[in-house]
Amino acid sequence: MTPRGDIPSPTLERLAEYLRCLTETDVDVEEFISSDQLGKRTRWPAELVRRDLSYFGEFGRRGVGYNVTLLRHALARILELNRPQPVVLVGLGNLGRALLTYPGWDRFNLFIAAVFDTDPRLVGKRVLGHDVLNADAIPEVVPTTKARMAMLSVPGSAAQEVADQLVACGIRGLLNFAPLALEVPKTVLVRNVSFITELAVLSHYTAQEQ
Amino acid sequence: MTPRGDIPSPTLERLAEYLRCLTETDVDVEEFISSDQLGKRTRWPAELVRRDLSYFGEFGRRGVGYNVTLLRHALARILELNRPQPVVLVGLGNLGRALLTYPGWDRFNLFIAAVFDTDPRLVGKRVLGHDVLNADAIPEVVPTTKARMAMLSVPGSAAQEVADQLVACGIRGLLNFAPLALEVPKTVLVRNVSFITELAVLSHYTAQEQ
DNA sequence: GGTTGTGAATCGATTCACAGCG
DNA sequence: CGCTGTGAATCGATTCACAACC
Repeated sequence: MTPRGDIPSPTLERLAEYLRCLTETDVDVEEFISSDQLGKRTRWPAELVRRDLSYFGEFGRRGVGYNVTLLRHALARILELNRPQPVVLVGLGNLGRALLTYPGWDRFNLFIAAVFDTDPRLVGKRVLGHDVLNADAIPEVVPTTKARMAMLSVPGSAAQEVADQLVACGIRGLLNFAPLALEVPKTVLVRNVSFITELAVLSHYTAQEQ
Repeated sequence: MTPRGDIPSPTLERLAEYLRCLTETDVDVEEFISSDQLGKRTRWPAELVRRDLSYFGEFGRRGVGYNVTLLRHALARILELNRPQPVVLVGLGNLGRALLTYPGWDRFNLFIAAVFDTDPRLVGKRVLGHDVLNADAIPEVVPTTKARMAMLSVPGSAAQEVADQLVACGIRGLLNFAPLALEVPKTVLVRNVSFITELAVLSHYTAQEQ
């Protein structure tokens, strides 16, 4: 899916960062926060913060700033995180475990609704508080979770097949960790996370001779 | 560090993807590959592929395409991956283990030169083929590895402190997995990976009512 | 005074369209 | 004829600069 219309994707990423800042414990001591303070915390320029926040109505108060509670709720609403959102996980290797134990699920109102793997040593067991289901059960189970999003931490060789199954179940957003470009219908949005790509970019920029 | 001059960062990310494609087993059966074929594999438009590849001289042959071997070496050179590059890992939780076992290190000529943690149950042990060192030893050990890059998979509460240590050791590129914005000198480049941010963006785009 | 909200200018990346070459 | 390389046009995001407002 091409992120069409509404809010640009770089802005959405920053909105998520602002939300994370506003769920930190120390932020609630003040009733208001200015674009300048929010910018300092996230390392974005204050004018960009203001531009981002202006995409959805005005609720800053000139001369004062943004009401912290109000802003937090508004951000959660935009990101559709104002009510608990189920997410499905396929692939329970080291990366899958890291995703399960990642802090911040609650904070963002996200939760893992189902965990799948193919390894017979894992299927049927309880791992880190989740029952591991056989990947064969995806078509049956995923629709019952009402999940719109799935995380794919399976080997590259299995990724496309699993993605196809998930899409057939009505999943419309995929977080793909496999090092390949998934083929999905226009209605499905894929976001890729690739450590190696990130390191390759760092490698270029940190080269001695420029 | 602001990625200044030379090649734009989105282009570099795609160059890494092209390189990954060109290290797949089936690609070597043909001597040449066209921008169209490379675009199909990576899902980028062919004209963008050509623009990207044109940032560093011309070595495509009109009417024919790009020599696969030549292109692979050129991409590796741009990304400074034509000789083995040491990378340091700090934090050996589930995410750290996932990074250690991630496939593709060899392919990209990257290797883990040292692994650090603070957990006394891990320090001194051998985990997944690597000796786990005490994080206290960072100032002593990191300079000996000649690493320019480090991966930070520690809890958010420790991230800034560890980053400071690494920077003091001469590390100039950080891959940060902690959910916060690190403060580093202008000469250091940070790239952040945040699963939750990615999911938040997916959450917005997959919302039912648009 | 302090801070937001936003047109206008700028900067940057992608796409178009086609000339140039093998 | 096929495919690359690239100016020019377009599209998109960020920054500037300041008017509006508390």
